[in-house]
Amino acid sequence: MSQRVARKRGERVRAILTTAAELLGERGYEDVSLEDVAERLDVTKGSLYYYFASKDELVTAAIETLGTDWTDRLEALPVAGPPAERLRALLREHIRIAVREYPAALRLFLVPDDWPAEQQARIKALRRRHDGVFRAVVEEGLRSGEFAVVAVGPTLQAMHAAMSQAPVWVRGEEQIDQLADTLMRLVRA
Amino acid sequence: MSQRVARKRGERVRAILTTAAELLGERGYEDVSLEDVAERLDVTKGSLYYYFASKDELVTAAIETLGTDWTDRLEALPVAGPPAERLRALLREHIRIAVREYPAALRLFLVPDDWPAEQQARIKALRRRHDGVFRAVVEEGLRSGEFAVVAVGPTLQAMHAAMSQAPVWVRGEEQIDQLADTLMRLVRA
Amino acid sequence: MSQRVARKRGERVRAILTTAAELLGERGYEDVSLEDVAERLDVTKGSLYYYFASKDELVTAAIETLGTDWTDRLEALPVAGPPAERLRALLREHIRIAVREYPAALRLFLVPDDWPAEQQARIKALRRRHDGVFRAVVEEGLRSGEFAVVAVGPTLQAMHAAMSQAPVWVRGEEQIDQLADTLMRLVRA
Amino acid sequence: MSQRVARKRGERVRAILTTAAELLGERGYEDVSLEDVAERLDVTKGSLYYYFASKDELVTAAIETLGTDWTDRLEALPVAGPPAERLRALLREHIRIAVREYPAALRLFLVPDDWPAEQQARIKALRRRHDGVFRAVVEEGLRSGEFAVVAVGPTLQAMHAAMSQAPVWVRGEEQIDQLADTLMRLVRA
DNA sequence: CATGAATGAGGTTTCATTCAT
DNA sequence: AATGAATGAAACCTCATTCAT
Repeated sequence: MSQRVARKRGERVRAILTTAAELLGERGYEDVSLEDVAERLDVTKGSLYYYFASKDELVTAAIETLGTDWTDRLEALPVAGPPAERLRALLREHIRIAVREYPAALRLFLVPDDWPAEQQARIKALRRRHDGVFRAVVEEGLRSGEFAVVAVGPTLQAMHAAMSQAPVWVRGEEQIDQLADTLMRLVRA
Repeated sequence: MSQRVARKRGERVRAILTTAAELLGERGYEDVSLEDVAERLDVTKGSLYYYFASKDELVTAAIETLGTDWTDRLEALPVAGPPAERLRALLREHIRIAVREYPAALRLFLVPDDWPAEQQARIKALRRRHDGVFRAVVEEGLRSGEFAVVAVGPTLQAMHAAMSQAPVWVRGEEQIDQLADTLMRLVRA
Repeated sequence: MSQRVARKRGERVRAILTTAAELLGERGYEDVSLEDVAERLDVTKGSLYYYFASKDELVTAAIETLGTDWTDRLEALPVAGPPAERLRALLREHIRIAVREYPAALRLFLVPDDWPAEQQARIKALRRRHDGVFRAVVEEGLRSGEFAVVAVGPTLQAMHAAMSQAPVWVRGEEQIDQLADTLMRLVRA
Repeated sequence: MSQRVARKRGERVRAILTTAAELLGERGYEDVSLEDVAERLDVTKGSLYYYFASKDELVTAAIETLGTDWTDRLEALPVAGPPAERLRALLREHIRIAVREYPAALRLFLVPDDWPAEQQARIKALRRRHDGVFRAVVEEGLRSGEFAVVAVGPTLQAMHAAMSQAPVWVRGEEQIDQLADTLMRLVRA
């Protein structure tokens, strides 16, 4: 395949994934049909199968796109300053993304046990990377004595759960701040 | 309708709701069909329509049953002792129920926006009562100065989110304790 | 389920199987869609799924119907007289059924290896019974010294293959007789 | 078209046909998609349409290739010796090819009635030539008095049917011999 | 009250075919 | 000559819902 064609294909795939990620983030797995994705892209269902072998594969790739994009934005935040400040910034940005762009994203990471192993693995890897961003800051704070936790794992899980479910009730900037500050208590020394 | 008949009907309805609540708590909305419910009850699908006008209505009522049952069990815990002790007991019991009995319950409370208004309202009311159990203890602790929070609302939301999503990763008693202790930090003075 | 209802259901199932068997006998597995079956029955596809869990299951049951019907007719032939006479009668009847009623039946018994085990087993059982009718007569002739064969298995296989494929070229009564007489040579002493 | 170009084209066509014939012989018409053929050739589906106007046309041509190849191999057998010996050799070779190389070939010759007339004709012609190889030996045996049959046509049809369906049940060299010997009975004087 | 039957809309998937490049 | 892309029809299957009995 020529370079030009490969690039074209990459663009096409990216367009599909972006669209699918949007829809999935808005409505969740069960409420998005391939017809929906195809329609928003103005192509037919059949075309999607030219790029992806099944709905699950498309969805997995889209979740990866969504998750990677999300993590990228978190990693793009400034890395200077004390851990507390950086963690609060991460929390706020995460909540903002969840509330504004991916209200249904939570469900996507609750992968059913009966998914193909490969796809479960991919999503778990994604979660791990995403997690890593927070974990790094938390551990830094722990080392410097600025933070204290019961255990790192449950702390991060609690943070993520709270942030991901935020779209259900958070309205407005003020609540975002309150939630972020509330979660900061989980690590305060 | 005679009293006897009304009672009979009530029993029947209760049986349906209990069964539906079980299944919904196990698998979530999309993975439970009316056929599943009917089969576990040893009844036909058609019969369910005698008691409920639609799947959504049945599901709403079942969620109510599940939620009420859940709240009842929390309210049955001892009410004596300092707020911290009582709150920790509530957290542990809540997590235990989530992990052991209703692993898919979380999704049930993420009601899609396009549900009929009446049913959204019912589920919200349910959540409010459920919330109340925790809120009461938290507010008591705040009054006595034993607790401190950023804001009560976000604190409770964060707790619930973390507990509800626990089935995804919690394994074993130790992790339950760790999560409960972690969440206690949200209110510690 | 009441007796009356059970009988009704049985009739319905029988109607479906008969229709499916007809179509399968005419056109073979790949060229019969559930839509075809449904249409000839004047019902919707969905209804078929009320009685059968999948196309394979319906097809297997239909093949069983077809095969059983076929075998029944062979077994209904007179059992008196010398083996040679009876075998020739069997051959002629078999060819007649194949040519007139089930031109595509051959393919149905060429079950792909990737069929569910249960269904493969059912069809094999069917073939065994069908085979048994011929085998009995052949073995009787062998015992009486009227027949002689190289080996019973290949002899029966050859007979069946030739008869089943007859629809492709047999036209008219005369060819039926010729084929039957030709196949008689396989056992003549 | 220059000679060189024509030769190139011929080679390409031959490669396609050989590959298609292989696949068809292995799996049959319905279980071979153009994608399969293209993939095994390391070419795209679109290219096939440059050489063939439709799947049916490609398949017909491939069947011709397969049939011709098959017949060629039969014709390559020694032509000396008594007809009985030669016929047995033909039978054994035919069965061997069917069992080892073209297990699904039988179905290919059961051409559906709704195929375009031209293609039906081509396949029939093919069968006639294939048939001719056996017919010649049988007729020679008849003339010499070594063989006797009820009628030549049905005899040949029965032989072919039995041999073609052999892949379904024949396992091992011994069964090949038994089937060949069994079929020899069809012509024995 | 409850059942068995039937429906119909919608979902995922496959694949022969077309076509601009 | 060949490719990558796209299409659209048709296949199998699921399930909430309706209804006569």
